[in-house]
Amino acid sequence: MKIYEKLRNELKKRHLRITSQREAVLSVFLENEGEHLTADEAYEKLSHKNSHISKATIYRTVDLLKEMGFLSKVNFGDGMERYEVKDLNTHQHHHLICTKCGQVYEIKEDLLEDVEKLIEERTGFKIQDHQLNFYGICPKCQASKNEEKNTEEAARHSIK
Amino acid sequence: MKIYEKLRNELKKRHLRITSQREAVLSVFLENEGEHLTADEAYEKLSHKNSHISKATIYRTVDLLKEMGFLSKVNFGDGMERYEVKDLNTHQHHHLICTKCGQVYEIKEDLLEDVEKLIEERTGFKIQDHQLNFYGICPKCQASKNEEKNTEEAARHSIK
DNA sequence: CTCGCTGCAAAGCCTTTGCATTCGC
DNA sequence: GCGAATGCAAAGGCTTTGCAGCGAG
Repeated sequence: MKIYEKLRNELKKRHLRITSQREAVLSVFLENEGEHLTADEAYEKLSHKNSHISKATIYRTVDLLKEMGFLSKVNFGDGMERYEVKDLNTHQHHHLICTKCGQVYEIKEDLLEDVEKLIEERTGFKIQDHQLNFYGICPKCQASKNEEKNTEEAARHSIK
Repeated sequence: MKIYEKLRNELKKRHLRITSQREAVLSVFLENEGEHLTADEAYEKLSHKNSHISKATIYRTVDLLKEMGFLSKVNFGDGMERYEVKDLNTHQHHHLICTKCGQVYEIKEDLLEDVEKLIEERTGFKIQDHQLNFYGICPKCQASKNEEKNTEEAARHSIK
């Protein structure tokens, strides 16, 4: 597959080693696109498969993959660092987060097409990245607002 | 001052108590607008003045002030929760963060004037808030990019 | 063979919580 | 005086780090 070659090339270029762990960590994010996994979630998913990779390695690897441009860090205000595959070929997207159940939806349009350039011109910054999150209540939670408390699962993901 | 009256009214409305700590915490954010203080920074600023308020109370109070709409939580990817005064009268603003020295600049324009409504219509979400951050290298850090490492202070604020 | 990478456990940091005491109302 | 708020210290949760052993090149 193309992206694993890219990974190997990038590692070689930096004189770093190609290890099964590095490929496995990238794979778990590829196989769960749109899920914005935390390090811990990636660890669980990997454990359920085959690979027993230590959490320390997961943390070190997501950091490296981010540095090499394969992952982006995203933050939904729930106190954990989350990562997603950075697809350089597609448009950027933004996130719409339900503050009640924690569900995250992606907004496909790139609303900031020309804004980065504008800001670079005005401020002299060299812009590398941006992150746009909308917070609100999803239709499902609006509907159930007066019913009993949502699931435990939801409560765990809710945002303060 | 107007905003302290608003605080007292809001507390009364919720049958909560008016305490010196609650006013002091709000005051430190008002006196340091544009600084995006963490709980710990607020604690330090308060200690240097007069008020000795425990950190636990700071945490509890910023949370309450956010719930009541006096503060907004902002996140710059540095692993700490930051808060700023939420000025309901002015336009929204966004943040431009230098990933090297951690300096934060504010972008005054509201770039998302109509976007929220559009998203509400399309998705059925009830949008409460949004957060837009740009990450890049500020002019100063671009200039000094080949010089020796920036200050310790800067390193502490840098974003991975 | 060498040096980078991993795994494990311990340590670090920020934040939350339990409980006795204090203090609005 | 009653119950909420505070302070202190301990606990919690996520992330980083030290170090011995393993494994890629």
